[in-house]
Amino acid sequence: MKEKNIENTKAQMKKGVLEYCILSILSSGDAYPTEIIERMKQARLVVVEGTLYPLLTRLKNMGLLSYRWEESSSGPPRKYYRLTDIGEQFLTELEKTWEELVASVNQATGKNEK
Amino acid sequence: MKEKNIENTKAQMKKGVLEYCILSILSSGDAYPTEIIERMKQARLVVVEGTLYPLLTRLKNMGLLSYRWEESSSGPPRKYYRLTDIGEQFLTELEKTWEELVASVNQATGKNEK
DNA sequence: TTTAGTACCTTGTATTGCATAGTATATGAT
DNA sequence: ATCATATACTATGCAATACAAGGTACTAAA
Repeated sequence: MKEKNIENTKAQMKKGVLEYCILSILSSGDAYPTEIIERMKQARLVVVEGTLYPLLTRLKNMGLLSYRWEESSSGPPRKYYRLTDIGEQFLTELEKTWEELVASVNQATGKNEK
Repeated sequence: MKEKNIENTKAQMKKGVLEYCILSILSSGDAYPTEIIERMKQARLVVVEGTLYPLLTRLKNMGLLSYRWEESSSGPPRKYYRLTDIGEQFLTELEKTWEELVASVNQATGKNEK
């Protein structure tokens, strides 16, 4: 049952962080959801579809992303997402927010030497 | 309205992280809520009462914390929280979880140098 | 025709941080 | 004595988000 608590905490700690990672990944080039999931997995960040799709829709509705359809020779068409100018600005703020959080946590937990 | 989005993200990013910070703070000695809030503020981590009190109760119910009442000469009695043995073990796992997350985010966002 | 693989979408749930409001104790000013 | 202020703890309702589970649809190979 302790494992369950840690697993829950892992999910909680991802909140807000995933959107930062996704915008950052898209800042280096357009990508479609399955590709994004793959990139995240390479960074040992598990994101499932039920999380990613609503998140991408939200970011698009916020004007941070746009998308276009592109045919695939090996299945259904892919939805390629692209970072907008507003998205780029927001990414800059997210980066600052994340780094401030890391600095704060390091200080609060006494790991501010490095 | 962009400011509101960032403020929301800041709140989201705290999820799961606050319990780690609190357990860590208590690992260096017992403390009562107002004192914890003060310590967090020094690390530039804003935590309000409506967040902290339910959180402490939850951690106590999980067996990670215990508490004792102590009289104060300048107001109502204080509830001093203390980290239990189980809490100490859990803190170790939280520390690992947090560091893995930071490493993952650094990699996903391309800041894995250093 | 069926099976497998790829890709996208939707709904409901649980957790958690926050806003807001409230209760109670001790001290100091009127 | 009474009222205001500061300290300290508690309770309720809301909003946001990651996840589980299930579903639709297109392509290619058996």
